Amino acid sequence: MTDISSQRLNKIISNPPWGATLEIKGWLKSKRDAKDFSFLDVGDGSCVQGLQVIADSSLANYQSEIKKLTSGCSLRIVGVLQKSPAKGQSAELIAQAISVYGWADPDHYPLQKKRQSFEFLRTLPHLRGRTNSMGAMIRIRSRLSYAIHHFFQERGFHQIHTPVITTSDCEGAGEMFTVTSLDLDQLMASPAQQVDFSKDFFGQKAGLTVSGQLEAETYAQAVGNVYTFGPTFRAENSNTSRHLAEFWMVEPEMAFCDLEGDMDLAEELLQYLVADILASCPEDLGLFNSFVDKGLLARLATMQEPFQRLTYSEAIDHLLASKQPFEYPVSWGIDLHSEHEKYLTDSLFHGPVMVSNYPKGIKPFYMRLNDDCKTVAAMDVLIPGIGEIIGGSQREERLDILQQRMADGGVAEEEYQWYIDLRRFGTVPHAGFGLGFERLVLFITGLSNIRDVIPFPRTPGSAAL
RNA sequence: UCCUCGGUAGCUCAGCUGGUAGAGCAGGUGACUGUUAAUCACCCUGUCGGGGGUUCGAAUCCCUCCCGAGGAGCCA
Repeated sequence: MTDISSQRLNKIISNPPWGATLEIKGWLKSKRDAKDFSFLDVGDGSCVQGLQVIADSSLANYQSEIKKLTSGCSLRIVGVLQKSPAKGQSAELIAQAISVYGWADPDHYPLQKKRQSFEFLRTLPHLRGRTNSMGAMIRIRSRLSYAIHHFFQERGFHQIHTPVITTSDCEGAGEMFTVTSLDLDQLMASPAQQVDFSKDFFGQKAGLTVSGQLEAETYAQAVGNVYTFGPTFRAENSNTSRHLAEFWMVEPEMAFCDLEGDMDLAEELLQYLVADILASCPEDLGLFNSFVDKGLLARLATMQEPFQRLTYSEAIDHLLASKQPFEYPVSWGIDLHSEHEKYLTDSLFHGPVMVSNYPKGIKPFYMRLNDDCKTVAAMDVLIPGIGEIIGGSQREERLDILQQRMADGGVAEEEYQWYIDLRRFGTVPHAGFGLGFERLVLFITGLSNIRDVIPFPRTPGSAAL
């Protein structure tokens, strides 16, 4: 057992060490038996492709074990890598020894070697990662996560670990999950009508974060450019293919930055990430382009063009001029609905669209009031098939105007004293945005349900594992 | 939460206007083949989502609940 290197399949397949004796470890994807030998398709999760292993009857355990192997069995194989004489693969491993780590009883193992629906795989969150498509998804997801950190780090952004448990609500972001250590059984049994959170673990009401933005702003005004990338929670009863109760969000925040700079960063980030995945995961993307969404690569290519930029008012004009029979009538002041966003991205511009300067009435208090006093310096990035993937704004840095906006919106100043302090002491113009990580993975894989781009999706009524 | 469509074998589905179920794949056995979601033959598989109702009789009709999908709202 000397002179053997255990290697992962992606290395072997991309740069085959012809004639070398190799050790591989993985799971059997499928097996085809011939009279005196078997073809084993073995995968180890490192790439889409498996390696074909030739196991012939001279192996000591051929009759006792090899012939009984079924999909899902885990194996260690030592063999010699050769060029394959048949079509379908360039390399194959001529097995010298095969040992079985674990069997997978075919009467009960739910994964089959044929294609299975994403809907069915969703019922097997502990096993679906072994499929080609989920493996490709997770490799792309992992690489995107890495690329996001790389993008920000090489531009001098500092990562801020904003709290998962928080006592401040990011207004307008959605319903919070309450975090408590109170005994709920006892609470329900007591006659008290009101929960006394001063008796709770933190001495006040706390919840899971709906956004790290407000906390990130504090450090943007300390160390310059920052970003957060962490789990985010929304207790909304949303049952759609684009919403999760627990998702990951990327939120950069930049000091001395205005809305233009914010939009520039958003565009640069998305283009960088698409280019990175095209370069680093071509086989995984190829799988999705072939089996999930034939137009995927073409659509990703549209991301390399400059994004269409228009103001909310211009968007409204386009929608009014479209003569489309919208279910929600269009007029200045409405929030854009899905059908409006789809028209802009899919029908009018056929690519990503950035809409800026929304009416102040439909946006939260912290967005910077424009000189027209009617709009705020907000921006959304809309992309084909998904809709809103980024929402951001320049923040209101002027103390008096911020206080006025809070009063208008019925936001209690006492609860945001620290946020107001940032405007009282050395305030600076600053801006940022939130990028929905799973929506990005949806867009880049071409998958259609957000539950298939996160390993363990949490949605209303569902939190398996 | 609302609207629409679904839930039948391990999976994907068929089963028209009521007469208690079937095909492909998977699995098993055998044959055959440098095979590629291999091929051929044979075999096995079901509380027809749960509960209630109508009927002589319900997978099929009605009510209700649960679950899933698509769309909407909310947003990332």
